[in-house]
Amino acid sequence: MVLAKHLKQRRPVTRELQARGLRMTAQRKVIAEVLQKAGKHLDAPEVLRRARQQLPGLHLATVYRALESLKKLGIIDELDLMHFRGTGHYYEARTDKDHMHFTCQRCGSVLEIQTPLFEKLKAQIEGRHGLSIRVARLELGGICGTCAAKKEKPERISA
Amino acid sequence: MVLAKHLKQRRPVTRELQARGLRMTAQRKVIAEVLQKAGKHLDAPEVLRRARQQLPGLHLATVYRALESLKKLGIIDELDLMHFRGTGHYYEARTDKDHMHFTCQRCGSVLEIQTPLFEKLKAQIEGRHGLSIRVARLELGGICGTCAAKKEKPERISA
DNA sequence: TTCTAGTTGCGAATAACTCGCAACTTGATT
DNA sequence: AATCAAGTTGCGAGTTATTCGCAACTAGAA
Ligand SMILES: [Mn+2]
Ligand SMILES: [Mn+2]
Ligand SMILES: [Zn+2]
Ligand SMILES: [Zn+2]
Repeated sequence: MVLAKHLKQRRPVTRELQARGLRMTAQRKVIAEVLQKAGKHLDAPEVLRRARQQLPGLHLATVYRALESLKKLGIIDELDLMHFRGTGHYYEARTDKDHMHFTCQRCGSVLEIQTPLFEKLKAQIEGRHGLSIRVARLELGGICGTCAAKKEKPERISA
Repeated sequence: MVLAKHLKQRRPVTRELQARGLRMTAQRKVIAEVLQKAGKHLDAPEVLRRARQQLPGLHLATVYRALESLKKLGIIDELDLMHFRGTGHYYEARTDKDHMHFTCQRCGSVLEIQTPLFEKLKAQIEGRHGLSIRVARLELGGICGTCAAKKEKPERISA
């Protein structure tokens, strides 16, 4: 019988934690699962809302603390999606190949993009500069195809 | 006689502003110059500090408003630099070819990187997905060569 | 010069996190 | 199973980062 894919990573997570002297708590487990099931792009308050279905007493401060450790462990990644709404950040579970994010600055839609060129680029940088990359975030902003088709006049900038 | 390079862009800035119904004010001009001269990575309070040498009465709120318009005009770019210190943002004047930023998560040093592969990647994405890119931000985090050489044990994660 | 829409300085208000600490777990050890 | 040091959490109170409302003040078109 096949495990649900969001469960696959649980063991490694625990090991990674232990290797660093950290503990696998119910909170961290639930928060990691929330992100793995969501598939994508939740901000901290939304993570809290969802995790509270399992842990009613969960506090926002704990969410931030968990996001921080999961980030450092490379379990999740942080995004800002061009800060299309507000100045906060979003989180998503990391997948095997990492992908890029394009945010349409007119309609706010987010497109996830993959290409081997990205891996190639990272490898090239590591080689040339003698450094090792643990996180790679490529965020793009612009006008999506749909919005471009609507051929509206250039929007006015507020303030 | 050659113009200082931070002055080169001034005319286009004014035009871009006017094209959008915006005005070239002393504040915006000074703030843009501060970023062009700084070369890189100032946060809002630091922009304020520097701009105040020219405009003593300048207010932080105005700095944020100016950063917002300059960003929308494509004059400056916003960065997270892996949020190595705090959750705020950094700003830098945009240059002709855009570059990537690598932040060492051990020592905090920031490395600016360029490669034609980045332009190629952007072009490929625009072509494949029928969208137009106005901002491209590639932020990397990891361990720099210098830190790797020091061969320390994997740092403990706080909290 | 005039006039109007865009801007700014202020201070107050939010939004987005972060901390201090006592109470509570985790998981290693006996 | 019981013990216990070290790691964590819930709270509430900070702090930092950014945004707003509004009256006074320009920029720049006419
Ligand atoms: Mn994604
Ligand atoms: Mn950000
Ligand atoms: Zn769109
Ligand atoms: Zn370093």
